[in-house]
Amino acid sequence: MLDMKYIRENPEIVKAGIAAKNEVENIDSLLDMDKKRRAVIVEVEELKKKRNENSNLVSQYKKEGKDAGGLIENTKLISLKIKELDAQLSKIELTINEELGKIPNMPHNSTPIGKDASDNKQIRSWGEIPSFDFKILDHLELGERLDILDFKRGGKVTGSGFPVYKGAGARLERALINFMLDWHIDKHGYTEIFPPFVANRASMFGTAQLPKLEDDMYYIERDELFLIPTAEVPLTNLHSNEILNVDDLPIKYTAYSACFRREAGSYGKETRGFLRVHQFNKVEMVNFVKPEDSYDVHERMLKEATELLELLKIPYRVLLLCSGDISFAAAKCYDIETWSPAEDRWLEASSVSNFEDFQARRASIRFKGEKGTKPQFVHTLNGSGLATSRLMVSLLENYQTDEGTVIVPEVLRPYMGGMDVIKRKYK
RNA sequence: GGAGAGGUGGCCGAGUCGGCUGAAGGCGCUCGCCUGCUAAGCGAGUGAGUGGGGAAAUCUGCUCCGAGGGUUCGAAUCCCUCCCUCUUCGCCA
Repeated sequence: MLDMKYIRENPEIVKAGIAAKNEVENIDSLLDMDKKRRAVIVEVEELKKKRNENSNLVSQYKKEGKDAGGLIENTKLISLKIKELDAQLSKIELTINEELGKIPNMPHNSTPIGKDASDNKQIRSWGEIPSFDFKILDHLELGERLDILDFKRGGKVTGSGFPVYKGAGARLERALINFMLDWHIDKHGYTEIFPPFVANRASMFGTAQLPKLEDDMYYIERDELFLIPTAEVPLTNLHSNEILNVDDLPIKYTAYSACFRREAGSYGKETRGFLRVHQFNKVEMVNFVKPEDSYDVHERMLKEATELLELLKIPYRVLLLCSGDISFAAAKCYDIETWSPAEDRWLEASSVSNFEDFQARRASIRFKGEKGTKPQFVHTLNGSGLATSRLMVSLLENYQTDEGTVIVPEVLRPYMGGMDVIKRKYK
């Protein structure tokens, strides 16, 4: 959420920012409402002051045994008027907050202005795109032949887009998750959280999945809860409505969670196998930092995520997203894409975003520094480190052999009971 | 799900028959004094949100005692609804 005061003082910048993000919002009408709001506040507060004075007078009159009847009658009328204005005010504020919630974060000045994914900038790449001297298989075929992935039966149990991992596949998935978590915890000082996988509406608003993405979220109507689309939601909202101590910053959380996305309207292309699923696994990193640190931390988190791919020896590239492709809440975002030999293209495996104070304002996450200074909003950042589904595609495909087996990346072997290759028959 | 207890400032905790209680007291914290050092002691200060005036320092108003509503001239205090925590019964991976 943007600061109303900022919008009031920089309407043109905000309008430009909204346009750069391919969003539409009527700033002028918002400014009108803001003006109206303040006018009503002035009026109602004047009346409240009067009411308070009168009430105190009534008390005084009664003590002195004087008749307060007229005063009470008069104050009754004032209270009536206050009630009316308060109702008007809360209606205005509700509308303002609703509109404010729909305004995207402003792109940072290092975010390139652009329309869509074609305007994203490649920052760097790592690893060789492998060439194979045999006919390669895609992850679906590999998964089926090795009997480690079962998309068909997942469809039977739940529906399409709910993959089943089996045998060495299940263990490999778990190995990936554990390897990544352990790395973040041991090497980068993250605190592990095992969060709830469902979240309430306030939390979903806090991290800005709502209102924009409501149709993409699974919703449990009976309990008014949402399945989390990412651990970012519980992790960030862990500190909602809190004032943190500056000495506690930065706070670094990492968590595994299953992630649920309806992906409404995206059936068709790019949905084969793991390319787009309704449930996938992800290790997430969330940082709460001082505003002046957030862009350095952003770079650090990018490294923390890409480092894993280097350890896994999977080729990747880093994109700096343009304003039109960046998420609603982000000011700046890097995507990390891994190479899929069978698809012959890059697949998004991670997003590392700086939200500045956008989420912090929505969820009211502040910190207090020096004595006498006002609490201010923290900056929040998150990054997948990493999502396993697309990563699994790259892993299986890059590590396949001409025998149809898959070599287990070295760093994962300790997590696989020492297994170094996945063959057809897994016990 | 049933029954009971409770939700007050960073924390603990008081709040009588509704009336200067934004809230006693304590802890913590900050600054100052004192003290070979540490500890103790003494003094002062210490919530947030949102308006208005002012170039600014700052002055001033309103709101907030889980959330929302109601009663009242006036509510942390009374009433209703909801949420959360604890105890207990039931159920259960």
